[in-house]
Amino acid sequence: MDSKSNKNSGDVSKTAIQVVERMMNLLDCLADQEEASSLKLLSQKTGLHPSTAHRILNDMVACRLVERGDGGTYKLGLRLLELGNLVKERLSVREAAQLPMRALHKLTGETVNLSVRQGDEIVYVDRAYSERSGMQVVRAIGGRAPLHLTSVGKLFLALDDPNQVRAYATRTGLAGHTRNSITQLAKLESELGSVRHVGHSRDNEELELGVSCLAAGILDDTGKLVAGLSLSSPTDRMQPDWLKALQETALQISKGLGYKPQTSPKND
Amino acid sequence: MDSKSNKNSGDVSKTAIQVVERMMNLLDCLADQEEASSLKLLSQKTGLHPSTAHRILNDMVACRLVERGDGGTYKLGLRLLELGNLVKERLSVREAAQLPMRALHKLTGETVNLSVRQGDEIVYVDRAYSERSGMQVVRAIGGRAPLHLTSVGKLFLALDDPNQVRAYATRTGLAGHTRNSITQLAKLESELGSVRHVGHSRDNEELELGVSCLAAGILDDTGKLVAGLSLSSPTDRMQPDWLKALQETALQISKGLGYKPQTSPKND
DNA sequence: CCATTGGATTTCATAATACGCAATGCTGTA
DNA sequence: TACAGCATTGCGTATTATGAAATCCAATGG
Repeated sequence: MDSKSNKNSGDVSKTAIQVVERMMNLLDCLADQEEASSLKLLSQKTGLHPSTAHRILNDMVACRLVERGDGGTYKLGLRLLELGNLVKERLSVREAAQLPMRALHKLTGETVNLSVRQGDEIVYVDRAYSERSGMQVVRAIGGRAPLHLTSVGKLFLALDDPNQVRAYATRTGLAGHTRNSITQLAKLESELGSVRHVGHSRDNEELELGVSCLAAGILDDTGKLVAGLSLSSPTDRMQPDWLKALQETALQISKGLGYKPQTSPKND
Repeated sequence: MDSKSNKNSGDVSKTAIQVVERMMNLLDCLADQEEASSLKLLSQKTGLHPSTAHRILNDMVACRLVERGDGGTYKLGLRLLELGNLVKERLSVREAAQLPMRALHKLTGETVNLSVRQGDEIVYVDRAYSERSGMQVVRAIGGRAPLHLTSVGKLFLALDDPNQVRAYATRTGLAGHTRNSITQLAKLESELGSVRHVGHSRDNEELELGVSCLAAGILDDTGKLVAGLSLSSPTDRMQPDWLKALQETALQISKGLGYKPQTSPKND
């Protein structure tokens, strides 16, 4: 089981073709350095012969994966931005969520919802559920519900600034659906504060009596909240330990959209 | 047919290392296809032996430049999004504008300004000028000026929606600096309409008597207006044919920020 | 102003490398 | 069940990328 030792800092899985691995090592170095790097620095960091590094870099420049800076230096090229934008355009939350949602549904046996914000409402975009789960589906896919009565809606509201929340309250009147609904601004504000604090949200039979929800946010590559993942079930069946699974699933989906954990959340 | 014909749409300049060129051809194919591509399709499009294409793609998957889709298909990978974001973070308008601005200044002999919007004002970010150009510099770098009195300011206002423009007018009162200043909303609105129509803007001694400006927008990779490039000179020295040069310079800078001409402009 | 130095770039013979043929696996279909 | 079509793997070989050394170029200092 002898293997060639990898001297590079950024660990790249073993590739069959050496040049590919070397290219990636060079890209990694360029990605690590904020400033443009000299050939010497790059060849030292990657352990490549200067001549070899130069040739590879030269070709990458021809492909615009890399650009030349001032004085024989190299930096990441614009083609990467173009390709990155393509990737982003083609990414769809629904697609990225598909499998993780099924897995979460399998684990819990309850309905898993994916929803996004649209103005003052959230829209159900996708769902994982069983026909015979013993619970009727509350809203159809494409259906809507007010922000302040849903777990996912609260996630979005929690990132609005106080003025916007107040505006939302006066605009909508905070109409309630059940005796548990939050219909007063003060109560809503404290609820949102708590959501911000714990990082997830709940719906305690506020939209429909007997039905509770638990939600976690889905963030894109810029850390922006783009959707919410919620687990809904009859209140008496709700298990406390589902929270962790829900959060892990949401994180997994976020990663599928290019989210990097260290990024701080924001709502544009 | 002949042996090594390049059938791919995106033609890549000849590189010294074959694998690099082949990698790029594969990436180009993946970029062209909206949907995930099969190995067969890719090997046909690139003219590569399936086995070769497979090996290269496999390595790219290991580097996350490429991802596997359902059923042995390939699509662009998330690493491209990560690298693209890095590129974007590191791009600075000022940097990209440096050389083109100098060139434009050399061509015209007049002062060239780079400015960005900050709330209700534009801020001068950089400048190319000669000491002995015979014209005093109007504003220092870092200096500010109202949107409606400057050519670049008009570019930004022209992309705001009518409500925002009206709000700006009432908020600022549209104070004038010279007898040419636009101080009435109706006049401003028609001016902005004209700006939208022709794609550039002017300042006809509205900020300072005797000084005229001509401005064109600088757009980023998403087509968003991020800055304005303006040419300012004593009114009697202003040459009509400078407009084209200014626009070309602005476009060149935009391209340096990843802008692709087919993208349609937008303001956030 | 020229000499010197350090790095980027180019050249070229050579051996390691990636190649593509052919064989195998896998999956969905008639 | 057999077939068909495609993805995947093993392997000997020729092509390919390699790296030592030579060259070029720019900046520094005498």
